[in-house]
Amino acid sequence: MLLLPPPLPARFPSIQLSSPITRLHVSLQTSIHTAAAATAAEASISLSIDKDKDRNRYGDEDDDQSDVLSLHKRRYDFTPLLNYLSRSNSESDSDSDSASPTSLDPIEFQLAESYRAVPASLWHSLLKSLCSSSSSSSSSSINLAYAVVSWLQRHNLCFSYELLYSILIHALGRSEKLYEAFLLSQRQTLTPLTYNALINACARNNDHEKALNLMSRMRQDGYQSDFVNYSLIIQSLTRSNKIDSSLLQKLYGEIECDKIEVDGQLLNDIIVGFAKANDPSRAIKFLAMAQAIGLNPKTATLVAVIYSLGCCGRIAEAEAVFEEMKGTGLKPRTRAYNALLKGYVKAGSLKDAELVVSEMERSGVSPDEHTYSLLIDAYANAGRWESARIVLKEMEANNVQPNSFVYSRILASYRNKGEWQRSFQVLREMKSNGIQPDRHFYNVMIDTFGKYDCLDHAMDTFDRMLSEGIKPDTVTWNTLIDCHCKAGRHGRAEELFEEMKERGYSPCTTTYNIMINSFGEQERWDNVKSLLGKMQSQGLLPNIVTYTTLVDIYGKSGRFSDAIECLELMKSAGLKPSSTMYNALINAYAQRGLSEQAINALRIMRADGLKPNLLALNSLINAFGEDRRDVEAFAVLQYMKENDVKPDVVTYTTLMKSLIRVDKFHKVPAVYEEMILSGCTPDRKARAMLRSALRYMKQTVKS
DNA sequence: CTCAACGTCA
Repeated sequence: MLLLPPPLPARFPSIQLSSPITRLHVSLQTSIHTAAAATAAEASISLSIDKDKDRNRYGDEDDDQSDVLSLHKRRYDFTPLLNYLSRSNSESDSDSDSASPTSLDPIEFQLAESYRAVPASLWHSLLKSLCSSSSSSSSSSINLAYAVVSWLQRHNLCFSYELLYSILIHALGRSEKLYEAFLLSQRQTLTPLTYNALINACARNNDHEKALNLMSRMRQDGYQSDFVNYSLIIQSLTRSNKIDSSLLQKLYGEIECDKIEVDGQLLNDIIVGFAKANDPSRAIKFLAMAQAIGLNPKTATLVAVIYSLGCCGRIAEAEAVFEEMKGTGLKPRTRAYNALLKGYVKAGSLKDAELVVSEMERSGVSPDEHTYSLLIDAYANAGRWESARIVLKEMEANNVQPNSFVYSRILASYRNKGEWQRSFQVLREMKSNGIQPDRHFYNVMIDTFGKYDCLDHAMDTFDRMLSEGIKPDTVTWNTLIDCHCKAGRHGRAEELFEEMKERGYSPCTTTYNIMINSFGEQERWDNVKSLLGKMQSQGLLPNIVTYTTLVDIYGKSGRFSDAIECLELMKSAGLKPSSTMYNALINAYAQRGLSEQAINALRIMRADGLKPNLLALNSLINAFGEDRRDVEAFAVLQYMKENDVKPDVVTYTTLMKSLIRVDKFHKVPAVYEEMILSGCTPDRKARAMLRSALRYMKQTVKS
């Protein structure tokens, strides 16, 4: 029952073809997917959905590529239909109503008859091509696609219009036409098919917020989302680095609750998701789950797990996964070695880092840019600049171009070691190697100068950056503004903030945090409030840093009720208070000698499940000290020793201060002594404290 | 493997 192409209606012989239509004509000629689809058009619908899913999972190859397995080559020419529809489309409202087949003109009727035998899969392909055509006239081809659907509906030519709509939405989503997909979806009430298509479209276009919203609306409507959508959403969240563990746990909860099938891909996505969300424990849990049902995770999945373990300092486990990977016959490649290397570099085990690289060499795996920069990081952090430089040379020898990134890492580690003067040398060396510094490098350089109070150098660097045609970004502005604040030049900082906005950069949350801190230090509370309003009207929500800054600045000015209010506000906004935030509060009480309130804040902190760390305890010592309760201050020291919190130079300095506060000068030297015995290196403040105690002692002896 | 900028102690 081979079908001939439908006869071209004689009345449309030579209509001018617009280019997208011509292309469609060509691409549709061989688009029958299977023989079954051709012989049983209606039955093929579910089949073609499944095939779609498979394709989505494993790649993005063009839907309309020829299927070599196709037994029959069928040719349908859709040109007359498309011409007819695009003409009537432009003449009148295309989809005004589709209800009156009786009033059809005979031309249209004849046209419909000629397409009566076209299998559904071919209509689907036609719609997909119309939606994905990327020509400038894309909106008209989308209208055309919609017109095709309406037309099919009018003539009862294709079963399941819901499916056709979802195909349209799906195809639009794949062609980055999310907006059009939404417009289209509004023409129909959402059904599971269209929901799925729309969620799929959002996830593909990295609009995970909309995707998640739709997902929960879908659940509210009593429909189940399919596992492809979960995969796509998790992938999208992972891609954009917006993934966090609790969100992923919630998603998995839904999957479990709805008993949604979890295939290998979804498991891989979940594992990678948890790994990227810095939750290697859960990643490992799911890894074990995959292995228990006989699935072998992909190499990339294992690499992500190794990397996240390394980042958390769980090197032993990272190494175990790495070894396991080798055990299952997978040969680790550069990325896997890099992931492992990252762990050792992070932990500062230079020896192991070197071992990894030499094992790479032994196994014939060539190091790449990342390998070298990690190694350079490791040497630079250890202060071994010469070794870092040798690695640079080695990079060049192995034809791996050292880029600006590597140099900015070197610059950053000089900065962290306090050797900011080296910046010029790094810049010189880099330029002599023919590497042009990029924005990132300049940002680090500005930050370095800013951190060491060289504001002029910082501004010079900024100007130089501009003169080299490198556009600053928000980070550049934030760095500049903040270093002026840190230097106490709040006026200049505010000017820069204004300048930033004048030049068309919109402040981000970090910018607002910096400025809120600045106004807070100046006790300009109205300005603080107006900044908070501005940021929210811009759609930026205060984050944990914002709230901590507020608690800090209000607390330090003695506005405790405002500080507490911020803390409560943050909790009601659904953010979990951090230790840093409680420390800021405890410190605020401590500085005013309000030891009872400090203790109370510590209690609330505990009740929130946070363990007081060294900083909190040091503040508590300060609270007792300032409140002339030196005995309790030393009790805290005792507590620290018993609870595995190692006292530091600040601890002992604060204790000495509390002794001085109650005139027990003679006890100070012993504390200083103990500090040295416990392995703390005295700094300027510690020595100054001892000196002033000695001075007071002399005075009391004299008098 | 996107790196760089913002919050807590003497």
